[in-house]
Amino acid sequence: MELSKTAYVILGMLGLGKSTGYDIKALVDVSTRFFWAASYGQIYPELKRLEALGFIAAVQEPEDGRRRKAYRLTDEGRRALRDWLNSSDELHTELRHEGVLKFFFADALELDEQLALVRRIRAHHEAVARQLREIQAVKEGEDADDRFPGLTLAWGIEYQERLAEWCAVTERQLREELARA
Amino acid sequence: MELSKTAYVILGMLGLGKSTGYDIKALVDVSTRFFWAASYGQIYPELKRLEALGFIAAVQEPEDGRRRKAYRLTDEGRRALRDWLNSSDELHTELRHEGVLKFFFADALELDEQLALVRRIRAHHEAVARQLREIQAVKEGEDADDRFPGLTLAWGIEYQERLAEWCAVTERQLREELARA
DNA sequence: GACGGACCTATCGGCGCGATATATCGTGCG
DNA sequence: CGCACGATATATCGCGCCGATAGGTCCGTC
Repeated sequence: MELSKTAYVILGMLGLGKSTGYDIKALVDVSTRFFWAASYGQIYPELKRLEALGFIAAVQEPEDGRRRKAYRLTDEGRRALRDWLNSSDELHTELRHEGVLKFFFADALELDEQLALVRRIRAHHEAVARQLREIQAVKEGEDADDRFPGLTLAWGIEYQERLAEWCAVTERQLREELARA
Repeated sequence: MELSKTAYVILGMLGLGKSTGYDIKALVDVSTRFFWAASYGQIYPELKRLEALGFIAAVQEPEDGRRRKAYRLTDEGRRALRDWLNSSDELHTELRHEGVLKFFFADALELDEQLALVRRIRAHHEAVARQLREIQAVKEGEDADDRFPGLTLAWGIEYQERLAEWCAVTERQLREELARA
């Protein structure tokens, strides 16, 4: 893999019309963050690297004041982005979920504590779902050229709600056991 | 947070009857890996740290041969584990999903390429689901004292299958669009 | 005219991943 | 009987990334 995944985040964001590192980070924080985070500590060095490689180019900015460095995709950069999107390389996926981790070890708990744990996990997913729905509400007004960012957001909401739903089912079972006891 | 999350993985695994770093790593790789990975580079230093803190204690091994260091939970360690399980601190969750990331940027693709992408994502989740079902089949024989590890595994399988299912739905929509064009 | 907040670039410590080195023991095969 | 190979076990190291923060400029507004 010549480029890091985060490099493709940058290429993709430039493709969506963003131009500065700050701008990219701001969009990441309300979109890809939920399935691919990126920090300034990656973005700025990576911008330089991508420029050196010729995948992006600095745009001439009217030097009227505030220093900022705007970039645009080069043809080569656009090609690299599409090649990655079309590549059949193994997809990198990883999950860190403290709630599931606790669930895994929950035999060490009493039944009522197990129930409380699952409730906390559900509350977490419901909170994230709410947060995503707020983002969706804000985007509502904007007329988007692009369709997939919105579809991805809808996916994220459904994803969180599914997880919450699974918690609800599990809670019901535990509650029944508690009642029988 | 006094202890790292990975420290709790170790405490939890000791609670499930594992005793050496190697043993813990082996179980992690077929269980928590899918929602909380851990490497030797964390496990061994963390074992020392937990011993120094008094949460675990080295077990006397018959020095008959092979050097190995077996540990057991102390009462304090067991308490720390339960406190963590019952704690209402914010649950750490994070996701890295290259497939969803590509989907987010898929406006840069043609319709047929978009369809191929979603198919690849589905194939990925189906492969992971198969892998988990194999693990489940192996565990089938063993009579387990503990119930939650098995429940977590079942959750993982359902999780992967849901994601695959979502892909299938999306594929159908894209195929219809392709047909209309 | 100054103050806060948005904009923009940059860096740094620390942690965790993946790969690998090293060594010993158990087992099965010719 | 011997030895090759896989399993057991501990340990280390570079590299990438996260989160926090520093440092600077511009703009609106009171």
